[in-house]
Amino acid sequence: MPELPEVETIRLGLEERLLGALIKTIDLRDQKLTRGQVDLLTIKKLVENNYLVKFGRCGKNLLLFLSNGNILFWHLGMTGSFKISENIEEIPYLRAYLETDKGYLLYSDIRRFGKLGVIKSTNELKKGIDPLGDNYLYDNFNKLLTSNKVIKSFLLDQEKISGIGNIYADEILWKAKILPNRPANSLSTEEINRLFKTIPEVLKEAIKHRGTTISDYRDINSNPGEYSERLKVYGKEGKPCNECQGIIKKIKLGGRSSCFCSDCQK
DNA sequence: ACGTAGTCCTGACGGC
DNA sequence: TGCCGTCAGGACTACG
Repeated sequence: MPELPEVETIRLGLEERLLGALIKTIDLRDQKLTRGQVDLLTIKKLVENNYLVKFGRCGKNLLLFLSNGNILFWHLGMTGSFKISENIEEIPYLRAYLETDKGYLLYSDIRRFGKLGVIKSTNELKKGIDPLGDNYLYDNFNKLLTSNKVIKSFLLDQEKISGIGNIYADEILWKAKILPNRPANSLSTEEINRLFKTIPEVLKEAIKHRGTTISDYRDINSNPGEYSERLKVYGKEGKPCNECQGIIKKIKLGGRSSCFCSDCQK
C-alpha cells in the first residue's frame, strides 16, 4: 500500500500531532513485526521513556527519531496504517501501539507485511536514492540506468531508487511517455531527462493530494488520499487514455501488473 | 547479474 | 449460498 507519498503524508500528520511527545510504552502484539531480529524487551528498553524529537522518512520507511539518539524505523508493508487516539481502541488488526503523553499511536495491519526495528543510523537501512532527497541528482540517476532490466522493475527496485511502488511506477512512466517494458539501458538521453524530471513531479503532486487510496490506505486522521482521482493508468485497464483516447492495457512485468497506454508511451 | 516463481498474510471479488 | 481461483499499495528467498 503505502508508497513514498503515503508515507510522507503520514509523516507530516505525525509531526503535527506527536512532535515532542514522550513515549511511555511500546507494545507489539504481533511478534512478526520485528522479523525475529529483536525481542520485545530490547525494543522496550531502547524506545520507552524517550521523546519523539523528529519524524523522518527514508524511501517507504517512516523514521521516528528518539531523544536517546536511536531511530525507530517503521515499514508499513502493504496494508499498515496509523491512527491517533485518546485510548487503546480495539480497532481491527491492531498489531502494535505507542502510548505517549499526547495520545496513543495505534498501528493496524491486515496482511502483516509491516516491519519495524531500532537503528542507530539511517545507513543501516538498505536503500537507493530518495527521489525527494539531496542525492537525487541527474548524474547519480543516469549512472544507475546501465542494466537491460525493464524500466518498470528498475523503478520498483528500492536499492536503486527508493520510495516508488506499483502505482506510482505506472503513473510516472505514463507521464514520461515511456513503455514499462523498455530495457533501462535503451532510454535515450531525452527520455532519461524526462524520467528524471517526472519522478519527483508525480510524487510531489501525490503528496499535495495526500496520497492515493485504493482500499485500505488512510492517513493518521483516517482520511483517504485524494490522488486516486488523478490516476491516469493504474487500475484503468480497458478504459480510454486521458490524453489520446487509446485503450489502457495491462501486462505482467516482474510479477507485478503494469498498466500503460501503448499509444502515448513509446 | 539477471529474471522468475514461490513465500509471507488476509480479504475482496468474480465465476460457476 | 458456497467453494475456488485470482488478485492486491511490498519485499525476501531460492533457483536456474
